[in-house]
Amino acid sequence: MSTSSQRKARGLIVTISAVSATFHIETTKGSARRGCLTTPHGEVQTPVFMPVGTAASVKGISQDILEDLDVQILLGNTYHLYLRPGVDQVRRMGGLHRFMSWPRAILTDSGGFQVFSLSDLRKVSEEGVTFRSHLDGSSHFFSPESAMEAQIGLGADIIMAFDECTEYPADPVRARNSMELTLRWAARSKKYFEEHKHEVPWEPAPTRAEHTQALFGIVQGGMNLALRKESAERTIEIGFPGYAIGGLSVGEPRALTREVVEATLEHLPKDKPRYLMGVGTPEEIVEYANLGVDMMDCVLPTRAARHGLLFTSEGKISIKQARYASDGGPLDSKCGCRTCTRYARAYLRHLYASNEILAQILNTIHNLSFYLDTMRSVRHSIGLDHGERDHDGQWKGAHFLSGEPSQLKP
RNA sequence: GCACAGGUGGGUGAGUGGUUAAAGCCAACAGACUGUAAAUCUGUCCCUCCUAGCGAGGUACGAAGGUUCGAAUCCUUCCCUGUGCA
Repeated sequence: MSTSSQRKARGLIVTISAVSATFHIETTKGSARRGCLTTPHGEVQTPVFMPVGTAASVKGISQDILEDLDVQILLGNTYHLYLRPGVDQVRRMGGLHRFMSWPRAILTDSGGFQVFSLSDLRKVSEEGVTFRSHLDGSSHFFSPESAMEAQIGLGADIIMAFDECTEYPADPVRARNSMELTLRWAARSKKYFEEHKHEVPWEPAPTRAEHTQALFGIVQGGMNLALRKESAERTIEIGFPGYAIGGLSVGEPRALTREVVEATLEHLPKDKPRYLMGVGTPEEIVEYANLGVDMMDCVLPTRAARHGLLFTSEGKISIKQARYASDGGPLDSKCGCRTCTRYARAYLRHLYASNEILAQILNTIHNLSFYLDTMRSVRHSIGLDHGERDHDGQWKGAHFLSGEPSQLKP
């Protein structure tokens, strides 16, 4: 592992001081950045795709395979883990990492997305959100403070401010009110976090002892660019070690998503990690990385896999289609994942059609592998990936392996 | 041979005189999925035609006849299946 000074010696930027996650930007290319986020549970090379493991599990795939796929950071969900198995339960088990046997980094979402996705089951007030549990109908109150308490208890490396994910469409008044609420909640989130951030259920590894949990702020503002700018500026004023763009992928046209992302990125600090929440397709994650997004997460690869939709170097494939019934070729001939190297399309279709659990497993392995490969290619196009420099910090291999970002596989 | 019980669209299975081309489920086929209430959801699913519509014809509830304005539904005969008794 190279040292911080060696990174600087390459003429590239910046170490964010902090008692939280540390973020180095190693190279830039256009707007895209190659960075390294150091957390109490290891480094995260950015731009990064983060698989979603809502209930302490990335559906359809086990942690050992995720490690083999070189997943660096997983998402978990506060709302779902709070309901089941319960934050205290996880804390008693030593925190989320130990509980789910995941040694690498974890980011938890605060439950803000559930304010949107479970809109029929909740009531929002200034103080917080009352959810009616989708599991048993019981009532649960979430506030910025309780969401922080829960996330500290779970012990994720990066935790998210409690926000209101604004629905689409939202008129300007509604979008502003929602944004203002999120800003007030952001300040409350930070205040509580600063007072309690040392109450995590784990001890950081000695080598990373200077790192603690990090709290990221979330920019809202609907699809209104002026509100996005204001939200960004005022969130930055509150001050976080990283910033997320939330409130997208909520049903708006994709062109609009891009417009909002691009406009919002302009107002986010260049030296802090920028996290675009809930995005996207393989094409989109490449596009947004090239715009300067450092972190993304999305349920699409895992959910689509379970529904028979597979992303390949030649585009999307619906493996359930009859045309694959006697297709003896690999799912994606350019993919080296264990699904593609071992099984034929005909077999994958059969597994899907027969409702075999293995279909979900193999499909999930492929889709995640494809996303991670895609992101790796992006990182290569900006600068070398981790593990590719010698002990003395010299780059191994060629520089800028993959050419222009636009030539990346989708 | 006798006695019961049955034969409905690819499968199962509702329907016992009138919006029934025939419920539901399954299968099949197609589509959707973007900080996960998702191993989910939606659509199509007898044939032909078009101005593509809660459109027009045709065919269909074991077979053939019959009753009726009208039959998957009632009657007759026949064929077949299951169970029991001989």
